[in-house]
This record gives sequence, structure tokens and C-alpha cells, in this order.
Amino acid sequence: MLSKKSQYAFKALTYLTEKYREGPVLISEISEKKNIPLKFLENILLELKRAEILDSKKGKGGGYFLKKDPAKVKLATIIRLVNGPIAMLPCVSLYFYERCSNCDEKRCGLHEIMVKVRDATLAIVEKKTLQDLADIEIP
Amino acid sequence: MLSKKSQYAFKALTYLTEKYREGPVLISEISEKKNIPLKFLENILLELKRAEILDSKKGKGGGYFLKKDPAKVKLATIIRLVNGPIAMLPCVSLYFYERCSNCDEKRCGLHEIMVKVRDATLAIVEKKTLQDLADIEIP
DNA sequence: CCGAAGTCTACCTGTTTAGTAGGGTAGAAT
DNA sequence: ATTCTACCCTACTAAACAGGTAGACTTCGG
Repeated sequence: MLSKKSQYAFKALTYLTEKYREGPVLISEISEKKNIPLKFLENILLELKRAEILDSKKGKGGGYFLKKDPAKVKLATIIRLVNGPIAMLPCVSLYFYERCSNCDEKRCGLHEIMVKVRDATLAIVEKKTLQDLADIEIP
Repeated sequence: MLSKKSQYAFKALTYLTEKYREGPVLISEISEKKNIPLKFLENILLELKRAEILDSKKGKGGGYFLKKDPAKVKLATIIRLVNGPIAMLPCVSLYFYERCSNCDEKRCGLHEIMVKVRDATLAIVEKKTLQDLADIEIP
């Protein structure tokens, strides 16, 4: 399961995608509209800024905004950043790989199956972008 | 990611699948062969017994064994039992569903995408069984 | 009846999650 | 100069979860 933090991150990013090219958005505005605890959100946005997903502007008229075209930010990137590995096992993860003790990966049935699960998941989250989150929201 | 507990459960079940119809297997044997902390394993096996996956026999010549044909025990069942929800979001889970606050599921882009991820995962883990874990292990 | 096994309850320690509270600093607009 | 805003820091809590451990109890076979 994705953590609450990840869910908040996605909600905030969805909002910022909708406001893309409309200038900076206040943290407090996102917090209110999406019902996210303000201080918690502050930290999440900061983390996304450090990861170059977002950028910000200080002072009056300031706020947060997407640094890149939302159609170019893959969901997989966000999940790995905020939530961690996408794979179900460390020995199957591409970005967080860790060898499995006591197990020959070539002969491990579980390994083989989890590779398939990973690939099926990645096929989706590597293709979908922030733009896909927002598109449906306008009825 | 699957918890250590889930990984241990899968290792133990794989071992028991290999020994299927060979009579009860000692906890201590599984613990040694698969390198699982004994007392922790004890709890895991007990839980699997309560869930009717395993059965046990006390006294001399006792131990644990599969209650059902390993070809009939789906991996999805084990994951849900030991690890919890398979879906990435509560609002997308079939067995642990919870409504999402502040979000119309029909218009939520994230919801739509996570349904696809869930279905892609389930297509695999609902089809694969304990038998599939063991098959590959004999070279 | 004895001893080998599983059964059960409880406990423990550390980490992570999900926040809350508060305050001080820096940069930008007016 | 003032005010608005993000930035950044500390510190705290409360709960849940992870990953175990200890030890007494129960049963069953021989």
C-alpha cells in the first residue's frame, strides 16, 4: 500500500497539474482544497522540490509550481521518491535491489513470479504521467 | 514491499510443498533449512494453521504439513493473509476496501490507474499457486 | 507416565508513520 | 519598510508495525 504521504503527494501534484502555467500556488491553498495537513504538506512539497519535480517562489505572489511538463513526469518516479520500492521483494527491485539470503534467484519460484508482477506494474506506472491524473478530473 | 514475515511464510510454504505427502515436518527443520528464526516461524505457522492453510500434529512424529493440495492454494490468499492488501490504495482494494475522503472515485485519475495496477497484479497472483513456487526449485 | 512436539500468551525493542507546534530566516513585491 | 511567502529547524507525541524472544502449558504417541 502507498503511505498517506504518497497519497497526499499525488493529490497535491494533481492540483498543481491542473494549475500548471497559472503561476505559483500557495501551500495553504493546496492544503485547504485537498484537505492535507499544512505542515505535513510543507515537508512533502519541499521534498518534491529537492527532487526537481517542483519549483517555488518566495514572497508575495509566491508559491509552488511544477518544474517540468506534467506529461513528462512518470508516476513511477513519484512512487519511488516518496514511497520507496515498487517491487514486492528487494531481490526483484530495479532501483532498490538487494540480494536475497539463502536463495538462488535463478531457481526461486517466488522470484520468477515477482518479476512478472513488477513488470506488469511498471508497464502501467512508467507510462502514466501526472497529466493522466488531472485529465479525468474535469467532468 | 512484502514484509519479512511474508517472505518467511513463502519460504516455509515452499519447503512444505516440496515435502507434501511426506508426513509432518518439524518447525525446527524448516527453521534450519530455510534460515528462519525459530520462534518467529512458530508464530507464522500457527497463523497459517488458523487460516486453514496448514495443519499440524503434536507429539513425537508431529510437525506441520499442508492441509490442502498446494496446487489449490493461490499466492494471493497468502499475501492477503500475512501481508495485507494487495492494492496500492485502500479505495482500490477488493478485500480491504475503504472509501477515500474528498475524492470522487469515478473522476479520480489516480483511482483509475491503481485499479489497472491491481488487476495486473491479481492476474498473476490469483493464478499462481504454492505448487508454482516449488516446481522450479528442483534443477 | 514421560517426553517430544505444537500451543498460547505475553512481552520487548526499535523503527516508521503521521502528524502537531512553534519559531526563526531569507527573499520578493508593494 | 512592511508584509507576504517559502524555507528550514527543533522537538514532541501517539500509534502502528516489524521483527523478534521467553516461558509456561497442552497433547499425543509410545
